[in-house]
Amino acid sequence: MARILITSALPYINGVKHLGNLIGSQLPADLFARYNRGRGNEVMFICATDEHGTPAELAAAKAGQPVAEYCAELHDVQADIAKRFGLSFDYFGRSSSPQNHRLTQHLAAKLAENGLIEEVSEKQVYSIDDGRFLPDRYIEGTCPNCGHEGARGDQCDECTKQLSPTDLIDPYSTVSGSKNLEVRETKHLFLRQSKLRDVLDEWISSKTDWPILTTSIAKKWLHDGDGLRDRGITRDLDWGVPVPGMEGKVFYVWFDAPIEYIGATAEWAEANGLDDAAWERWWRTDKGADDVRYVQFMGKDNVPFHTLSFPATIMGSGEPWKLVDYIKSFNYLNYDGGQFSTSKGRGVFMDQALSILPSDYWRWWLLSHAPENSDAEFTWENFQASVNKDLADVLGNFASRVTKFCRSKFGEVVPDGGTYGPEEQALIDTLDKRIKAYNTHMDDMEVRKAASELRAIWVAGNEYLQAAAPWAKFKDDPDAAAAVIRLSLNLIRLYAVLSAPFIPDASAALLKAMNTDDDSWPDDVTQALETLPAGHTFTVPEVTFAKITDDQREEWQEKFAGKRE
RNA sequence: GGGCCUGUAGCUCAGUUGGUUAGAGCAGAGCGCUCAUAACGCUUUGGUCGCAGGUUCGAGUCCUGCCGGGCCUACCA
Repeated sequence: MARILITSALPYINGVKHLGNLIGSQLPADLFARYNRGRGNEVMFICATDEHGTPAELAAAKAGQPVAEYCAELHDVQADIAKRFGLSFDYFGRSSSPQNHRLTQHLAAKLAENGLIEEVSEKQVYSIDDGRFLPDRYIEGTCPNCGHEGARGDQCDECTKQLSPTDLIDPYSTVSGSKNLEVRETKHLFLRQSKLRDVLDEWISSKTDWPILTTSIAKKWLHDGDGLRDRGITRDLDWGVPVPGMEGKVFYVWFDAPIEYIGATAEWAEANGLDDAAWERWWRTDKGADDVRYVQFMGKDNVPFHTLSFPATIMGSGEPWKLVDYIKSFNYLNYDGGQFSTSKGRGVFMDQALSILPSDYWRWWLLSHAPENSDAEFTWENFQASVNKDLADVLGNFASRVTKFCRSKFGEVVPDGGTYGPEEQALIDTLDKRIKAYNTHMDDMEVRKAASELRAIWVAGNEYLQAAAPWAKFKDDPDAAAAVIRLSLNLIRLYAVLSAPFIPDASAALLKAMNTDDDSWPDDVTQALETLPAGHTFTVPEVTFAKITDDQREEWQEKFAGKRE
């Protein structure tokens, strides 16, 4: 039994995430976790809210709440939505947890011991009226290059020129609009990543099986200009993991966030009344994590931190922490010709999605269209067509036609009689081949390919049923029809098991209708199709997937075009 | 500006180390079935593989240039 550690990129705390965020990390991670559990592997699936940083402080201020309270509240909101989306985290932690505080400070101390931390004095813009230092992009003004008035302190969007806040004409704080700014000297800790460049380069180069998206971004950072640069890992903020010995400073959110993968596993142990050994066997190669395979899921914007910064932290600590084995990264999902936009309220957010349709509809569409090779696009037409065809017609209707036919001819019980012949054997051979392909795609995290293979497995059932035509056989040979239906009812159970990673709720409903809790993964198809014996009772399931009507589609199209309160 | 990714049937996408008539699903057309959520099955119409050159016996697949789309470029996270 393999042991698989899975982490999904941490969703940032400042609000409900949209479908693009979901398909970029949490959902494919959940697919992989559910599949591996289904196959009997030992899985630890970890996620958490990323709670530190300037945006969290500002969002809290805007909401008129203390930041700790704000984060606690938003964490619960996100946790609830994640649960309703069927995201099966073993633990959904918080980067503000005491565990993460301890680990972050511990690792920083180790890095310092190893000469990988450097104190640097730099000048930054301080907003007197806001009472805080401002990151470059929270300062705006007129671009000295093109005269654009909304240029940010890091770059002008109009002419794309790289800027520094002091270049701006008439700069002001985007937090308050105040122009009462001054440049102050402040000390910060830098992680000397440059010293680890060769080690990281060699490590990345050895990962020939990683997605190109992952390795190309990492190599760009390693080789661009003077190569991997040192990175500031502290900020002048109140909310965060305090830097020991540096009053008023906390670690940079991108330093502590990945450490929370470990922290959240420690939170899991505590929440379950377990000792440190319970989580260390996932994370310390000297304490049992030797045989763990660690897989990370994330959107492409997160790749540099996971391929370079976090590994630098791990390697630089000199301690035997578990390094990632595989990084699965995703492109972006766009919304109907443009980007999802939190600020403009464009697109569908997780809570809204659940308010109009069950999670399985979203899970199926998103996963079967996962942006693996390039950016993908959500359109309502495509969503409606895919979901209606795949889920309602191909899968849902299969369960419906089989169970209803059985009920009317034999009652709600698996019928006895008849024998299997060449048609059944041909179906079994097809399924055997396709399930093997499905397993392989799932093992490889080829999400779209796995989805299309699963769909082909559903189609095989309809093909068989059409050819076997039990409604015709029943007229002069009821036993022959019984054999077909017995097999088909078992097929429903098999489909529920195989489909569970994609559509867990529907799968559970089908298993319940089939009156079984045997959800063992089919290693032997013939055997799997004998699970429900003659005489086993079942019930006809409710409509598994209702179709999306044209009226609904048009209504939603209108509703989500823009402006979310 | 630099780097990377991408452009294949109306739509969404597969196309392995270059090898015979370029594939799938959806949509369209025809036929069949009537158990079923007007569902299912079978057959079938669609492509000078962004454009132009080049390498090769042979290129969707390799090289060069151009055009279009996207992402990243280190203080948002």
